[in-house]
Amino acid sequence: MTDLLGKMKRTHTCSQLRDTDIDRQVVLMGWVQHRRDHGGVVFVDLRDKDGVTQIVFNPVISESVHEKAQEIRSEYVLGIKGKVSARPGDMRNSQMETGAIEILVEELKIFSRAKTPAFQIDERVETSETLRLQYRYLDLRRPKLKKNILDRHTATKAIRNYMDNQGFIDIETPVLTKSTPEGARDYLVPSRVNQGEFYALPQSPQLFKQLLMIAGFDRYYQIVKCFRDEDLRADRQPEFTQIDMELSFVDEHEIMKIAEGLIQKIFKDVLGMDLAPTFPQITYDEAMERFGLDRPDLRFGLELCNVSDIVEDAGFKVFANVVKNGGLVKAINAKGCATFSRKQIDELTEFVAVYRAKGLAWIKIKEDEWQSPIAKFFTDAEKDALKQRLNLEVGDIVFFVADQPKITNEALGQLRNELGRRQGLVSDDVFEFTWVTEFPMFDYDETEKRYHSLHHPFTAPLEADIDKLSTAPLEMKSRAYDLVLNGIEIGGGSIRIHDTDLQERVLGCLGIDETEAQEKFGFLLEALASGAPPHGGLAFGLDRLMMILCKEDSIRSVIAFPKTQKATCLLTSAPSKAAPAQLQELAIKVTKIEE
RNA sequence: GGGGGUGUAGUUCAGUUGGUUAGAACGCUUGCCUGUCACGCAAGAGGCCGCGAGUUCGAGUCUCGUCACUCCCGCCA
Repeated sequence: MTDLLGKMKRTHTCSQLRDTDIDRQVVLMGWVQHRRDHGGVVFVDLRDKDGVTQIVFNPVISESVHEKAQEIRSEYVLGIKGKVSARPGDMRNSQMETGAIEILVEELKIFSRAKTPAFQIDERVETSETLRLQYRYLDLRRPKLKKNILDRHTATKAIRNYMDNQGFIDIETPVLTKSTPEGARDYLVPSRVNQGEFYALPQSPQLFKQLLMIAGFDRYYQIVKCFRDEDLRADRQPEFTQIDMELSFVDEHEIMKIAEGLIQKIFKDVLGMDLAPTFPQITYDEAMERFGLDRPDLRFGLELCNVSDIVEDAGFKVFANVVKNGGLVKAINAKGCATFSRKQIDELTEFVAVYRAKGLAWIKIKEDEWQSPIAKFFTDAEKDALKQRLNLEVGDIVFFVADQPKITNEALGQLRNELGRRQGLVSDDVFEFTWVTEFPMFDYDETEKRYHSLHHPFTAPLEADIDKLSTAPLEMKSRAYDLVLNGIEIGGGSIRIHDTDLQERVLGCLGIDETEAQEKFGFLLEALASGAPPHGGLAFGLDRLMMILCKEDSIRSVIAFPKTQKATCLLTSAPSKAAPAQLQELAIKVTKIEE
């Protein structure tokens, strides 16, 4: 063990050496990227986390080392000692950081041999995600994934520096904790010491960070794992990381200011990019009106337009009836897209059907007529009104969705994004932020016949709306805010309720009575009654943020060891069955076992 | 829970109308090569066509089921 490294001590990484280092005696260590054996001379590209350096085995330098180099293969781990040498004039490689030099190897130590890897460690060779997840440690050797992980480190470092400079204290909160109400499905952990009882893994440290405010810690932050046992998506993993913060004695504007500073710092450090000093804000209502979604992509226009008032008496009964039944008819003018083929329109119709829109009406504005299955139903006055409202010009195609407001907005908002993608209006290199503010306090669940918090039950309502709590809860707006980047929600937060009475009234509105409230989070109510400062906070999804920064389509590409869509780990084969003895200790009986 | 996509050498893929011996490239092995840089040249090995049924004289190809991965809806800060 004493001579494991063959008396070698690494002097440089594989990215450091330049022509200013010529004649220097160096020791490098790393993996074999490529071996090029020319019989007389052997070239090896030696790779480590930082880069690649060409090393040369020449019998003129050492016959025995050259002989030993014959057995080198891809992904072997080597240590070499040698002299930095200039490459002959036209042999410089301008594609490589270290392309001006090479190392003439005098000593070679093969630390490890390697099996032929399951896939080539080379970005130009595509590999299925299944295999890449199974051999994640190999995938992590590839440049893009490696860079994503390094960028993520740059980001978390920037976060810690920034938060520290702003006076935030990093405090850890429990992972084995109590189920939080109202949110997603919890991951449960059985307690051996208290048989039949379970911890829940936190969906967020929400209650603890509020308790920390009550404890007086002013400004708290944490980069923290959170857990939700729900179905996965490209941007959803069962465990994910939040940049979590909470502040006392502030309003939402101060919180947003601090959050903007944090995002600016991350973009500066990771991408070297200066963002605008402040981000625009839009209310929830305006976002829904203009974009149909509470997370508008502001990289392009194509805004939605409400035409309900124009079509409510139209001969087209589908539209008229929807309006009469409290629905909404909205339209998008796709400028210059009258060239869309029947097939393209059919595809878009199928696209909106996914969001439960029953149809997609359209009108092509031609030189001499409106080409459309529905144009004949409109009077000249209605056509004029549509033309005015939608700014219709020759060459345009306009799409309509008529349905209940939720469906119309969702379907047309998604269609807007789809049109943006199809027309090439969205670029990875553009970052358009917006705050969305004044979310509704509640929405109404038709199946459960009860109100739900849009954010969470600890969110404060707008001062002016508190009176509506007993009369018109659905009209109440909250002091919640989301930060949206390129149509993706990257974070959200709110001013919290710091008054026990108000908190109890809000819980009452949600159908949580005093007994249930006491049982589930009596400790919070008790704490609120023990001197709670005005406070609020915010949490960013670090994975989503990094996904956008790294221009990836999935958060799996910015997580070192992600899970599959069925929440399994292909590398470790988690989850797996528990041994009978373990189950017995936990007093757990598995009733459904699939062989 | 539901809908779509994919599954063929180690890897990425091709495989015609169902037809007898399943191909290519890269990788791998061996040999040659002193200036390559995804080196080159030559030879070679390598297949449960995801799995299971069915139709058929005959299935990589058609049908049904199933599994895995993936995208989305539902669900979900």
